[in-house]
Amino acid sequence: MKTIEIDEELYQYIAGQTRHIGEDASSILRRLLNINLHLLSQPGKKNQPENHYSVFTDLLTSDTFTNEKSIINRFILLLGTLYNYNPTHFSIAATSLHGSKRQYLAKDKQSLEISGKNTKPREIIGTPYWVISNTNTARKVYILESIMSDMGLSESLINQVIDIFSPPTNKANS
Amino acid sequence: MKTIEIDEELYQYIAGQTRHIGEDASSILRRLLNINLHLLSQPGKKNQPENHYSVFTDLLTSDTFTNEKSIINRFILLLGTLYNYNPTHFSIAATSLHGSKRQYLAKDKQSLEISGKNTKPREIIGTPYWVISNTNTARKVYILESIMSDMGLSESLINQVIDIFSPPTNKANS
DNA sequence: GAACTGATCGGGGGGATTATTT
DNA sequence: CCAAATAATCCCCCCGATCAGT
Repeated sequence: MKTIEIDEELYQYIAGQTRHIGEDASSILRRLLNINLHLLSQPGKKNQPENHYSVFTDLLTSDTFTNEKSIINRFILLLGTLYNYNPTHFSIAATSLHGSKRQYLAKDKQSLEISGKNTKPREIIGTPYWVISNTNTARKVYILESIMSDMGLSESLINQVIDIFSPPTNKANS
Repeated sequence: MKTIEIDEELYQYIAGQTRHIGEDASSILRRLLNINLHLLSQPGKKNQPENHYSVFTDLLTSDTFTNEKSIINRFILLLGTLYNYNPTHFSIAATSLHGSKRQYLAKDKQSLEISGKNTKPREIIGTPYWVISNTNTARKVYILESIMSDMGLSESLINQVIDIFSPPTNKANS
């Protein structure tokens, strides 16, 4: 159990959504949040193998993601989701990932800055991590691939991500 | 401030939705809940007649809008919403708006291009219109103000918009 | 000369390209 | 010495403040 602080008004609002006497906050919030997002596993029911990937498909089809045209922003959005999907696995994957000189991911800007001459670290919002940003697209995709693979995510999900970052191939011919 | 208890997993999920460093739980939850329900009015005001303006308040608080840091994109997003709110009134307002030489809004790129030397027209997605983009922020705000005023929108809504586009005043002193 | 309007141009970010290392 | 992998320079383009013109 975790404790969080919220303002009085919001508290009243949430309390007002109680469905049965004695219902706890988690239950109410899960119901409210579920309306939008098909949340992560409900307490009881076992999540069948595939469906926990919904976090990713949700992101990839979200407005926030699709409205974002720049590679770097999509890259960071995806890393954030990967972290939140499984912080522990993400950390392990992040630690073992680096170039010959540069460190690609770290919990502080400085580590990245000193590992190269112009790494241009960027914060991964919603996460304690920072990433290198001064790379071409190929390397960004490589970073995503490595992390996802190390986290044990499915081949098909990985390919889906690679596709999204691939150059907007000319649909004309072929 | 009130304290509530929630399970670990739910906590992680919520924390993962943080948008800016140091964001508190109330802020995150309000955003998440607002997406579905246009929540109970923020502190104070009871929902009065005005509510057909919800299109605007929805936009202004939407992720798409708030995630968007650049003036120009917010500008275009807002123009799009104005058009869809009332295409007829928008058109009337658009027609009567221009500088001494430049035309500010038009249904085709060319009209704008030939009305000045470097107008940099931008398409207003979801709309048959284009806008000039080579202006400073003050002029962009002026364009919004004029249109909104001509469309008969409320003073308070107009001011709200102006505020949003105002420079991120230094909160330090004052 | 004051106010308004136009559009040049500097700053900054993104990432392909090129230099460097392995 | 060549190829592959990696680093990081640097060009391009966007934005919009600032300055020039009306």
